[in-house]
Amino acid sequence: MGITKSQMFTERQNDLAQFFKVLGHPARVAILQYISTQDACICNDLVEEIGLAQATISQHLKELKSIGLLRGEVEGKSMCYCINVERWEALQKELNTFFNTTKSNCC
Amino acid sequence: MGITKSQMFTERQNDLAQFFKVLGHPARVAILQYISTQDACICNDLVEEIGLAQATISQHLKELKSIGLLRGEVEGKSMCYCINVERWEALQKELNTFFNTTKSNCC
DNA sequence: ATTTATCATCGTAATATTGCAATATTAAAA
DNA sequence: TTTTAATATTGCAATATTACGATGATAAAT
Repeated sequence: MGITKSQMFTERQNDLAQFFKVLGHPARVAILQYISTQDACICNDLVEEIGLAQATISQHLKELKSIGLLRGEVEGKSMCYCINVERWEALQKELNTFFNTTKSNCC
Repeated sequence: MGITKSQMFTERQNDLAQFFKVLGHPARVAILQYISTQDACICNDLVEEIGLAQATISQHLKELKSIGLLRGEVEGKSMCYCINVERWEALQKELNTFFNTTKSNCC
């Protein structure tokens, strides 16, 4: 049905999945990689760099913001989007916990 | 359009995103967690454990197999699904590389 | 050989995502 | 204050995903 039955799962399972899902688009991976090569990031750069329409980039940025990975600061008439380092490291940690606690016991 | 313009991105960006995407569903997170608690895993157990229909579970297992995370062995009339430890660890490594090389340089 | 159990696949309905053009919104510049 | 530049939002069309019933395939059990 295209609807995910999230009430069947634990909060942690939903959170983990949500996080993976946001990273699950090449444009969003590319955005994060590009931001990390810049000293300051402005949305318009991304439009040229990534090659998607401005509206589309803006939407992807919104999703990255929704899980706290990006912070956006108004800077005059443009925006400065940056990686939220604390959140970034926290997620990396949580993710490693998931990987380390999920082990194979058979075969 | 619902169609991802994958030709715009590098192979690595697409691969990373594909991997994240597969993990981006709570049922698939739950499946991996459940398998890791069992000595042997059979699909039918998952149907009861997760609470989705058998066809749906089978589909999720297929996606996890598609990125090499699960191996399935026929065992009589049932299946034994296991985590592919080598792939699992390789993905964890790749993921950490992504996290470690994506840094904030501003703000 | 028939039945039963287990899992995969197909078809389909409901919903979500992706992408963009058009249109706001906001703030500096003229 | 009008214009310009940068980004956000809205409204859609196209496609993808999720879920499940029905059905198919396979192998053990009867």
